[in-house]
Amino acid sequence: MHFRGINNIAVDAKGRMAMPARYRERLLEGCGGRLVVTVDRDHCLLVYPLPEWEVIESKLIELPSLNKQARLLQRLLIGHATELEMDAQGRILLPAVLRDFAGLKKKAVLIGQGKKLEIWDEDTWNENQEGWMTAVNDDDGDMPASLEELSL
Amino acid sequence: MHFRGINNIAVDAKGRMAMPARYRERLLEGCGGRLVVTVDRDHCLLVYPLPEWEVIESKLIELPSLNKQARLLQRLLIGHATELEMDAQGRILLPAVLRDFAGLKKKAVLIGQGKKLEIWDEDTWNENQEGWMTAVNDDDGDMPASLEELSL
DNA sequence: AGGTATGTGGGGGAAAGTGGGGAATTGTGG
DNA sequence: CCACAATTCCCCACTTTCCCCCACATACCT
Repeated sequence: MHFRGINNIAVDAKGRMAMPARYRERLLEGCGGRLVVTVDRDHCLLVYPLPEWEVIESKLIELPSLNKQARLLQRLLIGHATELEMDAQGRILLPAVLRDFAGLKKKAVLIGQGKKLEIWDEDTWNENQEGWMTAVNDDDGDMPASLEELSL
Repeated sequence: MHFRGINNIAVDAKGRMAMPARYRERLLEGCGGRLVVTVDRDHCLLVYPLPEWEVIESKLIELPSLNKQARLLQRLLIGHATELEMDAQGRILLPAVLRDFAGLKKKAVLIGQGKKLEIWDEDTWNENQEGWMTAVNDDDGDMPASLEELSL
C-alpha cells in the first residue's frame, strides 16, 4: 500500500496541516499515527510512518563514517528527523525549524512518493515543475540502466 | 487485451469525463473500475487500470534515490498519480490539478495505447499531430537497438 | 418511429478542509 | 520553588468540496 498523488493543503498560523482523509486510517492502523518528518536535499520535507523511517535510519547509520557525502546525508536527514503524532482532528504540527527550511507559507502541496510523503511550498513546487519536465526529457547520458529500459 | 483507437470525449464543468462504453465492462471486471490517472512529460494524462499501474509504480520506487533523473521521474509520475473509480454512469472525475496540467478544456481526445490510455486536450492533440508525423521520419541516429530491429 | 443504450448536465447532502478560542502542558527565568 | 510566557492540544463552528443520485438529451439499432 503506497502513497501516491497530489494534495493541496493549507498550513495555518500555528503551523498545523491536515492530513488528507484518505491517508488517516492507514496511518492510524499502520503505525498508530506516529510519523517522522525530516528534510530533503531539494528543500522540501519528507514524512515517513515511523516503522518505515526506522529502516531508513538504520541504513543511514551504517554508512561509512569517513565518507563525506555520507556524513552530510546523516546530519541532514537524521539531524532533522522529528517524531510527531496526528492530533484528534487528523492534523500534524510542523516544527518551526522545518517549516522555515522548506520555506513553507500558507499554501503547501503534499505529494505521495511510495513509502513516504513530500511537503512542498506551493510556489516552490510550481516553479520547479516546468524545469523538471524538460530535465526529464534531456538524456544527459548519466542514466542508470534500470531507467533506460523503463516502459511506462 | 489492449486499448487502442481514438475517442472524442467531453469534459463537463465539474471535470468529469465519460469512459467510452466499450471500455467499461473490461474496466469493471478487470479491476473493479479502479483506475490511476497521472501525467506525462508531453503534457497529456495517462490512465492505467490499477493493477497495471502498481507494476509500474513498483519499478519507479525501486530506482536509486540519489539519481536526479530518477527522483524527477518519481515526483512527476507517482506524485501526480491519482486513484479514482468510475461512478454509476461510467464516468471518472479528473482532479483539477491534472486537468490544468494537460490544459484540458471542454473537448478532449482519448487515445488507446496498449496497457494505458492517454487523454489530450483536443486542440493540443491536433496541433501536435503535424509535428510528430515529420519527427518520426527523422532518423537522428540515436536509436536504441530494440527500435532499430523493429519490423512493422 | 420507438426503444434502448450511451452521453451530458445539475442539485443536494454528506464529508472533509480550515480557522480560531481557550485550557493544559511545557519550559524558562527570576 | 514559583510565576510567567510560550507552545501545544482539544474542541467547536464555518466553509468548501466532493460524490451520489436523478433527469434529460442524443444517437443508434431494430
